[in-house]
Amino acid sequence: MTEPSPLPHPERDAIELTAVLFALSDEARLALVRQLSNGPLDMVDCLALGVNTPKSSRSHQVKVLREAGVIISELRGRRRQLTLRRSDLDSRFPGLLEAVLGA
Amino acid sequence: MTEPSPLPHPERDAIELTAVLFALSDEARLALVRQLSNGPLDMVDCLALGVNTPKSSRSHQVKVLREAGVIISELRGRRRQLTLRRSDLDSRFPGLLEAVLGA
DNA sequence: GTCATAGTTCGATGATAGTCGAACCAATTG
DNA sequence: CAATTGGTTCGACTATCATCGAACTATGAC
Repeated sequence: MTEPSPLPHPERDAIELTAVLFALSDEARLALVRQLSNGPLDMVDCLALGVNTPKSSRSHQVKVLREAGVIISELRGRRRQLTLRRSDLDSRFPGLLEAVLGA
Repeated sequence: MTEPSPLPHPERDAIELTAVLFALSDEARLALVRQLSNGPLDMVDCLALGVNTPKSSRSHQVKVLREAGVIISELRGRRRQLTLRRSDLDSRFPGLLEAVLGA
């Protein structure tokens, strides 16, 4: 069983459109979301955030996506697994994710 | 014939996804776009930007949408008519506008 | 237990974005 | 023509966001 992450995630119904759009309006974060569209990834394996980018910066970008409700960030051992909240986003904003990823 | 506006608009192919998402990530701008989805509107008639909002602030918000390629801003007499660039956006990011407006 | 790994949090700093008054400009009205 | 209307642009200020080092925490490896 995966223990729930201590970091807060918004409930599905609390996800706000403007927050999602803002989170996706950054090249690096958008690249990360594209990577995650192929399945979950450990944070350390996400090269979308830049290879030489310091940990604190990477952590910040992930935080923005998490707080907007775009991804889930779960502790798995000492790593953190990132998962795109595809079904939550699809149910709340149908077609949005597909349109963004398809572009 | 409507004279072309002196203000610059990006070509359809130059419209960038992140710029569009950023432009739509603001409540007031999003509200304006929703209004424009019902057809063109003169800027002075757009109450989505707020009734007491000063001219310079309104102008700024419209500028962000225009520079992102979301709307066209044409001089019509001494008014400025705003039009949603629906077909340009649809052809470049299929389904995006529909998803955003439907949410 | 000790050490390395993976990541968060904090605080400072720099960059970017929003707000608004004031001056300006062009087109319409009278 | 002059006055009004509708809007842009500029500059100053404020607020928000991004970057990054440093300190700290927790897990897994040895």
